[in-house]
Amino acid sequence: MRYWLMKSEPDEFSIDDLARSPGGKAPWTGVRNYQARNFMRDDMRTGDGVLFYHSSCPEPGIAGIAKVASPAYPDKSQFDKKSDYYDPTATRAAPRWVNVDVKFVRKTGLVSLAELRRHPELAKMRLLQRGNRLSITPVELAEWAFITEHLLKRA
DNA sequence: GCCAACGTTGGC
DNA sequence: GCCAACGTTGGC
Repeated sequence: MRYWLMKSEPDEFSIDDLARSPGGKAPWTGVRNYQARNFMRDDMRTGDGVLFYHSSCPEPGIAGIAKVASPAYPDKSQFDKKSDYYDPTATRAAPRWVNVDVKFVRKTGLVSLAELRRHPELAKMRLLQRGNRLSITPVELAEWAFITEHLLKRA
């Protein structure tokens, strides 16, 4: 069992959107970065814990908890010419991009990026490292435990 | 809107 | 394979 932090722009897909999805489940489409793709393809397992992070918004931070709900499979949006995520170099025989399904667990009070940075226990979090832009990052068990037990409690 | 940081592309 | 140019991310 591993833990992950997954970023989404709430204007595009928020924790509330996930909660409202059928069965609380939705495909995590649109990842177009190889490192993030490889995490989904190689390292994610059904049941892994996910910190749902809102990015590129007035108050970026962790907004809820979800879990990985499927293995990785080809991302349909790469074949869809009308999609922003269309990739002309991808074919059905050789798909380039994959996604997992993610299932809603619970919404929490927002734990802002600024607050995350205040805790020395989290200083090594991949999310907080200088220059990090990855939309999917691994979270260590100790970091997950600290965040879920101390920071998300009030949710 | 700015800009730092990083990824990707493509000429050579 | 190098590396300059360009594009993207995402906080501020």
